[in-house]
Amino acid sequence: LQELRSSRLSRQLILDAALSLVDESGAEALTMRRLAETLGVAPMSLYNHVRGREELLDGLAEILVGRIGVPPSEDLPAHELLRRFATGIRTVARAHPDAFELVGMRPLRTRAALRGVETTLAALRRWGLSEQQAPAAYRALVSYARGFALAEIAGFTLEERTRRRTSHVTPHELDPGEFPAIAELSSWLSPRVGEETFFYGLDALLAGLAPNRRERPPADNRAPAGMKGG
Amino acid sequence: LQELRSSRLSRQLILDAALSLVDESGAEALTMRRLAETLGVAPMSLYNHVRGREELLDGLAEILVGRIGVPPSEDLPAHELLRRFATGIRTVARAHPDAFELVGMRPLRTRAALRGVETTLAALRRWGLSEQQAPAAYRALVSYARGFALAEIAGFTLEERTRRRTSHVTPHELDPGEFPAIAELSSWLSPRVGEETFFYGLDALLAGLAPNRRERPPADNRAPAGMKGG
DNA sequence: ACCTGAACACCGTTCAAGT
DNA sequence: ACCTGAACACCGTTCAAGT
Repeated sequence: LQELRSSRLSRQLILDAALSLVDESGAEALTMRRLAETLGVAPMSLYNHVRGREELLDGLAEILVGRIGVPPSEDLPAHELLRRFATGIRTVARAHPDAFELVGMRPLRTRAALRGVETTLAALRRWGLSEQQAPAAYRALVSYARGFALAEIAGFTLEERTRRRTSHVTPHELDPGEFPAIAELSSWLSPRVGEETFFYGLDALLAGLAPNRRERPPADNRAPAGMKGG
Repeated sequence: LQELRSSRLSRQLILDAALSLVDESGAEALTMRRLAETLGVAPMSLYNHVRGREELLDGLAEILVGRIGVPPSEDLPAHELLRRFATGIRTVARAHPDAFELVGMRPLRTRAALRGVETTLAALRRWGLSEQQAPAAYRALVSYARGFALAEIAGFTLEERTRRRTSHVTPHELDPGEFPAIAELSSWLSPRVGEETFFYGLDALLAGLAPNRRERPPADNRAPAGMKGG
């Protein structure tokens, strides 16, 4: 929370400060006014570099996808690249949980973001998926990784609230005896178990998406179509 | 936006009004003050039935999970019940996109919510998963379904913004020639393609989670563990 | 027990003025 | 081009007062 106005204001400076602010003080601290204060600047100065709060949040999302980083080399085995891609999403989410919760679902059309998409799509094609399957598989991987990460984060904050007795989540509180599986379900929040759980689902998804599985209809019939059987 | 104060205020009345308000006017319209106005009541009256805005949002989440509904009969084939469970999540999300975006990730400990969890876990056990696998598979299904639904919703609102030229999402705008796969990736937002894409991933996930797949280590070695190979 | 008006400490953003 | 103070139209919530 120190004034770190290194000289002049810039979009990049503002976004970095925004991420730090959220990391240190939580999502509800990210206010144009408090952010300006953090930078030692009048609130209105921010508007010279950022259109408004919405664009600020989009910028924050940009920073987060930048932090994911493209897997180091494109000549990794496709399966491994895909696994790292999904894992990278969850890793940033755990590094910046409040920021990820705030903007993790915003779709971006930055050149950088799109380059990442292209890399992953290429890996899916290289893996053996058809032109129609690859985008659907991409959506599946991203949906799973972000959904898992967000659920973890929400779980953390729920644990927080119940730990502090701040929880008035619902009219009825949890009766631990009544629902035996609940202990199992919340133990996943420990970093160790959470990681295992993440990879359990991720590897299941990858296995199910893998080309040339014998139950799958031939790859190039039509657009991605559902399969009925188990 | 009519005053529908049928007589007395109640928590249920408030929550219903909140959902209607969000459905009709978007998430940013859900304000204690505007909600009170909708109900023909002073803002402070709400606080007699709801602890504050946070609890109001939790209540909204409750309503949404209530709308998912437990699959009709427990003696459906397990695979089918699981498929309907995940599909139900996306269906409410599409019915109440703004509300779902607002509260769709809140973990609930309502008795009703927990009953739903138990039903799904039971189906996973019935399907053949071990006591350790079932909760991990549950997390995977929920992660995928919610992640997919939220991405769809965010995609809608991005399309909206770009259509209206309101989009200052990023510094660089999209060059359609530069990233050939982008057309493919946004076509999934049409309801038809979106549905196919959803089931493509869901069925892959279910196939990967299915018990007794031959590449899977025996079910009851240890806690859910990742598998390495493709 | 439920409802309320006034007030407090905040918001994001517009606008006109400064440099 | 960049920064700013004052002002506007909002927020959620506390508190004391009403019934």
